[in-house]
Amino acid sequence: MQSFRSPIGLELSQTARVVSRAFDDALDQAGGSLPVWLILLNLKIRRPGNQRELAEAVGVREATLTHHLNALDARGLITRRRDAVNRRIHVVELTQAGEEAFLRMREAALAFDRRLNDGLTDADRDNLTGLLHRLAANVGAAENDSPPWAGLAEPPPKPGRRPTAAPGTGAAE
Amino acid sequence: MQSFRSPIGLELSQTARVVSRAFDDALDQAGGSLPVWLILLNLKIRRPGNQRELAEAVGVREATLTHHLNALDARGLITRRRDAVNRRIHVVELTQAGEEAFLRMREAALAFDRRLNDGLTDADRDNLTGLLHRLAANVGAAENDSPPWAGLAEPPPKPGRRPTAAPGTGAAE
DNA sequence: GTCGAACCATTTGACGTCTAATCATTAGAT
DNA sequence: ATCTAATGATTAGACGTCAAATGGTTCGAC
Repeated sequence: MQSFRSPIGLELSQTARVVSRAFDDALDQAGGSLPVWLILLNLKIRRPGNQRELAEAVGVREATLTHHLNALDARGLITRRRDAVNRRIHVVELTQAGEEAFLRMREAALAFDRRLNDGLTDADRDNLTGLLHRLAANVGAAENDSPPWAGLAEPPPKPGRRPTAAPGTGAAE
Repeated sequence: MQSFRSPIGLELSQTARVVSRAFDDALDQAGGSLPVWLILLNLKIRRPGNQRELAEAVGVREATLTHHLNALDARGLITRRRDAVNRRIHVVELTQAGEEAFLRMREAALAFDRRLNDGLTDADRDNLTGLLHRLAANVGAAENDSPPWAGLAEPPPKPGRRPTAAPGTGAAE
C-alpha cells in the first residue's frame, strides 16, 4: 500500500538496465557479453538452420547478428562456410577456442543467475514471469514460444549432459 | 508450477525491450522518445540544479544528456544559458514550443501507461515492483531514492494541477 | 531454359549510449 | 595573490543496435 507509485514501465526499464549492466560486467570477465553469450549458447544447444533463426533466438536483427559474427570470426571463436546444398546459407560453427569460451561464459552466466535469484522462491519466479508476460501482452507482443533452455547444466569438462537445470542466464538490455 | 523456466534475467530483458519499444513507438507520434520525455518531464516538475542532477533523474550519463540537449536546442524546445552567479552551470529552460511538446508527450505517455496497466490491480503493481527491487538489490544496485512522480495529472489546457496521479510513464531500454 | 519472386546474408548509414579526455569556472589552501 | 583541486559541461572515439538497400542464390512458372 504505497501512496505514490512510479510508473510501472519506468520501474521495469530501470531494473532491466541495472540487471543487464551487472550481467555484462559479470560476463566481461569471461570475455563475453549478453548477445555473445546467447549466440554461443544457441549455436551449442539448438542447431539453428540459418542466421535468421539464430538472430531471433538471440533477440537481435540479422544485421546486428552479422556484426557479432564478424567479431567472433575475427577472434577465432566461430567459422562460417557456405552450405554445399544451399549456398545462400552460411553454416556457423564453434571452433575449439569457441567451445572453450562457451564453457567459461557458462560458468559466469550460471554464477550470475544464482546471484540474481538469491532469496527468490519458485513461486516468486513464476509470479514475476506471469506479471512480465501480462505487461508484454498489454503492449501487443507476440509470445516467444521457443524455450530451448534445457539439457544444459553444470558439467564443464565432460560433455555428459544431464536433463534438468537452468543454463541460459540472461540479463536486460 | 512450470517444469522448465527461462532464466529470470532473460525474461526481464526481453520484456523490457518489448515494452520499451512499444513506448518509443507511442511517443514517436508525439515527436518524442523515452529519454526526451523524461528530460522534459524533469525540467517541468522538479527544477534540477545542474545537468548532473538532470542526467541522473533521466537515467543517462552527462555526455548522453548533452547529446539530447543539443537536439532539443536545435528543435527549439529548450534554451541553455550560463548562470550569472555560477558560470559553470547551464540553466536549461523550456521554450513555448517545448511546453507544447511536453503536453503532447504527456498525453501519449499517460495513454501508454493506461494500456500497459490494463487488467493489473494495485496489488499486482506493488507485487511486481517489489520483485523488481529484489532483483536489483541482488545485483547490488543502489536504490534510486527520488520519486518525483507526483503533482502532475491530466489537465492539459489549464495548469491547475491536482494532487494525485501517475504521470511519468516510462518503458524499458 | 529463362525470368521474376522469394530467400539469406551483408553492407551502409543512422542513432543512442558509454568512457575518457578536455575546456572553463569556482573554491580552498597557503 | 596564486596555485591546486574540484566542479560543470562538452567533445572525441567507440560500441551495439536498427532499418533500408544491395548481392548472391534458389525456386517456380511459363
